[in-house]
Amino acid sequence: MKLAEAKAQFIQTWGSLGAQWGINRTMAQIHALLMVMPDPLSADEIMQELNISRGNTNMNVRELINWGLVERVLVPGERREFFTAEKDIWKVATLIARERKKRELDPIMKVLNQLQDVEGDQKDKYVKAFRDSIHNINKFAHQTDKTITSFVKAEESWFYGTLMKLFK
Amino acid sequence: MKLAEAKAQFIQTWGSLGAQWGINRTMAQIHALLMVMPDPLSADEIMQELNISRGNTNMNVRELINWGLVERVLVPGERREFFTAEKDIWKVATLIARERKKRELDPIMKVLNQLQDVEGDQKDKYVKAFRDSIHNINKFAHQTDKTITSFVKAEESWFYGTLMKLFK
DNA sequence: TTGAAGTTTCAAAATATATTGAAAGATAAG
DNA sequence: CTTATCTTTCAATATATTTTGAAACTTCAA
Repeated sequence: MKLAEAKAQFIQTWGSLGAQWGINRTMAQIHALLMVMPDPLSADEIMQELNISRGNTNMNVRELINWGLVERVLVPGERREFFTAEKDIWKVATLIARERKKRELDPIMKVLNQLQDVEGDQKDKYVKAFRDSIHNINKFAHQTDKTITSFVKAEESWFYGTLMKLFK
Repeated sequence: MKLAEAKAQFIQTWGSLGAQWGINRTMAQIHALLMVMPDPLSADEIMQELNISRGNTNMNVRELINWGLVERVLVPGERREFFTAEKDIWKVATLIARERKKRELDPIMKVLNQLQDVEGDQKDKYVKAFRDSIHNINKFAHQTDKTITSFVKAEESWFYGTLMKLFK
């Protein structure tokens, strides 16, 4: 398989994967493109490669920067901005895990905690069933929260350790 | 907080969580409803509780059954079908993990394996960058695959063990 | 200043996804 | 067989999300 074809297929696969994950397709495609490119790209290059509009490019690059998956790069002597993506896939995974925890797990845990103390007679089977369900889901959520937190922490401290070595 | 209000809030929270995960909102809401109800519900009861149409109910219940999250229940003396949800949240998690692995991870692994052998000179930095990226993502995918498989297996064997005890 | 080069915004249009409801299809009881 | 009850299907409709592109804005160099 030729490089161009392989690249296109990777971008499209990563894009639909993103879509299934509630991440918009273009955002995932830009990320895929930047991951396989050795050098930073400008907004125009991204537009061209993916055949998307300027506005779309701008919006999704900004979102990728918010997630910490893409960085602005200044190329000396160039007026334009360039963009580059995090290429270490483990780091990508922790960045995504952290962001999704913040957006999804944290809010649902807040709600679950409130729902714990629903009024009513424990003898009422509807009240009992509700309480039991919420209690179990809450326990599970706490467990998941801990797991994600330690996953993210582990990666961060590994990264910190590696970074520090550079200055020793 | 009253039960009715708490139930409504749980259903709506679970629903939007599902939506962020690429699961359709109604499907997640039906699942939430059935999780907190002590007894099986009929299609009409689901329609009423969630204010949705018959077709929508039918379609999403069927999908939940496909995922293994909901079961048809026959109530003696009743013509209608009733539905009940898996209430053990760990089991729910493994059912979802298994289904998502099948739908998302397996297909992308297939593509990644094909993309491994892109033609071209290793000295070409574009070829090299592409190969390196795919290689790393592939390694990560295999790791993830193993982790999910053992998670699902562990839950299954735990379940099997528990089930067996009943017959001892 | 001025204007050229680049970036951002956002209302409108396009696209994708979910929902409805009526009609067709099953199934069981009489 | 016929009817009543319940389930499924699917084209039409409604809703939600994404994308466009032109105008407004920013920045830098002359």
